[in-house]
Amino acid sequence: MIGLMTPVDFSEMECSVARTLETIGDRWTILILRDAFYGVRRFEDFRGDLGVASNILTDRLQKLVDREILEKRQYEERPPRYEYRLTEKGQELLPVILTMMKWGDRWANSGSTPPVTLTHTTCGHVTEPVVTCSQCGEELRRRDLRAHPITVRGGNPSGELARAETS
Amino acid sequence: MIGLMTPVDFSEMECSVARTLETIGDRWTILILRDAFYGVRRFEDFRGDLGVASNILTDRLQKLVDREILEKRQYEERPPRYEYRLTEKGQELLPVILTMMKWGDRWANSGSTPPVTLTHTTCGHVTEPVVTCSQCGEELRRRDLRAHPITVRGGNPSGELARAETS
DNA sequence: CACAATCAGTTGCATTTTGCAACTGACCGC
DNA sequence: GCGGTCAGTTGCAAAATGCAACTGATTGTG
Repeated sequence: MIGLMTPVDFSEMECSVARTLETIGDRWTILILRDAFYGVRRFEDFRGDLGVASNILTDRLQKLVDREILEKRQYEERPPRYEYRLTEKGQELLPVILTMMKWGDRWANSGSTPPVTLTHTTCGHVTEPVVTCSQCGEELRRRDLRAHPITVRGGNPSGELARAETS
Repeated sequence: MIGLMTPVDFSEMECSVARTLETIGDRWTILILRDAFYGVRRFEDFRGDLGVASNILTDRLQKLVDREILEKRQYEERPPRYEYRLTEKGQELLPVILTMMKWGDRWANSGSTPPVTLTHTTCGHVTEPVVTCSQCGEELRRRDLRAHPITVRGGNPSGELARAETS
């Protein structure tokens, strides 16, 4: 088996971010998922697009299958050919990918236009993902959020999330 | 210096997700950011809360400072004490953390209630982050998104993002 | 003043993970 | 029967990570 116990077990942390990282907290894994969202399904296509070593790809795909993010299915018997498709659990990682994409467009793109634009077909416009409140629909800003319960050494007991430097 | 060239240079990939990962694509880094959003600012508090080795923490904080996600400032002269605070660039990673948190709540939480709930003070309700279209405000669903331009081997030329298994 | 404690690290070494390149093996088309 | 594709496996080297111990400035306590 491949998945040895990680030296630090993030899954034991009482935090969903840590547990998410336990599942996808790896550069190649996230890039595999990005490709999967773009429609890539086959081993050789992942390998060719990402330039990842095939042993690493084997390992990551296997872990993603174990964690039910991807489903491996044989779509051809002779010769045996497989494809890896997103499960529902995997599909729901799309917001994570979208928010990373948006951040990278703004902050890690050396001033050029975004390499990939998204069109929202239901309204017909080029769109950007905005993270909003499920209750009122307003954009979620850190200063309007309180986290409960959270007991972090040095953390803010008011639940207020940290604000940016205004030096 | 600590930050050696990574063997695979994600930043050269023509993809904002890859470039975002170049900056924060590391388990500890993301957990440091989570703590930073909760208001943690000092070395020993990060170390104590995360249980991370101090050499690793030194390395990650330094990289985050180099990349202008965190700002290091001395807040006390004698004894010298420092704090690490999110810059605006760092603040804008909040959506990534929020979407990870939401996914973890749903898919990696072994059926219990979320360990941390968020309250949206402007509307007064417990909220969940929803990723919506900047143009029409509707929730972004993969089947309503088209990506352009994208040239990935094996990718879907229609731009349609992958759909889940419906086996 | 001596002594323990806090904060912010550094150093050295062992373990683990990762990358790379080469190889396997089933099949297919010509 | 030869080259090409697909989906990997294997072995070895390089890099990242974890761990524990140590440094050094300072501060609070008796």
